Amino acid sequence: MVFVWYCGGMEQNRPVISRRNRPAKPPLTREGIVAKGLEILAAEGLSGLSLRRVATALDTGPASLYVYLPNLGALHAEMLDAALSAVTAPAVGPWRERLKAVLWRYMMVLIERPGLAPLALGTLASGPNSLRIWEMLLGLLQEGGVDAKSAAWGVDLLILYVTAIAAEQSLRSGGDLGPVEAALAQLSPTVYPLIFAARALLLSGGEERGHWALNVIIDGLVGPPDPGRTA
Amino acid sequence: MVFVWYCGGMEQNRPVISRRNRPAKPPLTREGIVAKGLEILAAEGLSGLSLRRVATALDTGPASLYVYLPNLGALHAEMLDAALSAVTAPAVGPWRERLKAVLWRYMMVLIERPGLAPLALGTLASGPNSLRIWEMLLGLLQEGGVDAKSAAWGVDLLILYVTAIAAEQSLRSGGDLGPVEAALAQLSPTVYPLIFAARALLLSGGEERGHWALNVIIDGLVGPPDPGRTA
DNA sequence: ATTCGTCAAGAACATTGTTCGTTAGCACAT
DNA sequence: ATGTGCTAACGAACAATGTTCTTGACGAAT
Repeated sequence: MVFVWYCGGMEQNRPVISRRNRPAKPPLTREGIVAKGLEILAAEGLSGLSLRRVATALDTGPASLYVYLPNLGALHAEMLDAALSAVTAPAVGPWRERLKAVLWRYMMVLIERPGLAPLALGTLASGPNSLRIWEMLLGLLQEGGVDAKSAAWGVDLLILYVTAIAAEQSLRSGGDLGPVEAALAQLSPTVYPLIFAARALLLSGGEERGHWALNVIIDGLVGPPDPGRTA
Repeated sequence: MVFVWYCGGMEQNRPVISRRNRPAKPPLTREGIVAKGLEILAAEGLSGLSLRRVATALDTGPASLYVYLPNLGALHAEMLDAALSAVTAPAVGPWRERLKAVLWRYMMVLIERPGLAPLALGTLASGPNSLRIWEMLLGLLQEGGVDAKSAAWGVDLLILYVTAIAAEQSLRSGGDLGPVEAALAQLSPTVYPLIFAARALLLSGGEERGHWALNVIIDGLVGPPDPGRTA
């Protein structure tokens, strides 16, 4: 590990400058950049996150980050994988409950940080935490007696599903649902009678809706819980 | 309801009449702009689509488009809704087959045009074609005896689901699968034995995989097809 | 003491979405 | 015919983005 103490100031750009007199800044690290990115994402959402914003938050210029990251997509991928470290495996319980717990945790990690879910939708997650979760889910599905092909395709599907739901949920709780409500309010009851009749239900449901959605996909993948077939 | 982090208004009630007849250039229309946008999207993908590119393709400047569209999000929304006009209702058959046919058609519309699926992920489709499809799906679910709450939540879920699958598919076929393939190739069989064993299956499956995914979600929502409960 | 590799930073480049101000043609009242 | 207002169309500009080029300063090896 190399220790670099100096820091570049934003002021005094004209003459030759001795960087030793500047106040010390912690050296840049990839972990620090990723952490600061997650911080900004939590504070300002995905639209507020940019390379330059992370750079200025670290009191440096945008070019400095390219020493540690090849491009913005890599930062996104690292941020996602870092956040996914919070998705841990439940130790005990029936496999179906453990499967649902893992998916729920995955969903919550994405929902709790505004902007992370839409970021995850556009990012191919291939980091260590992603692989760890894949391994976990594959094990749980195989433990539940799901055949190999359904398990392989199912893990992909489950993660995609949970990510998409999180993206939708995070925007539902995260503010501007106004346009949707307006569109539903102005709806013609004669042209769209079914939507009109269901307009209250369409926007209803908080956490309950997430549980319902998880049960739907698990039922579809492995069958209903109790009276169905048992492995 | 799906994904409105940007919701461009489709409502621009004042009719606009173009004035470019004289200089031998075809007059600008909202439909023409949307059509050209879809054309560029098909040719160059989502990253190749920008307001300025559409403008230059129409032989004008970027500011001219703002007469017909409030912003880029509105163009996206109009493009999506225009493409969704191809999703039609099958006339006959059992309701379950018709439901699946609609969803399949929806998915294919998004998959067949490169870039449309990722665009759909970031766009609220509140146009007439979207509403028409919502109405269609609500009717099919009610015809199948699904209770009101599950139908309302289910339509949202189904559209989200097929959109996400289409987006992933286009990400998989269109762009670089490089990182994933590299990660799978370098995978340690001892650290990730299950992923290693399933690595061939993970990337397998073409059209069959889409049908499988649709059956999974429909089974989860309304139960398995034949010997299950009947309404 | 000199060289070399590496981390950091400033400046610049090409693009992006969007807005401002202006022009030019039409409809209509005078 | 003349003038007035409205508005589509456009050129230019602005702020912000990701990325690259180039330079510079330090630590370590020679």
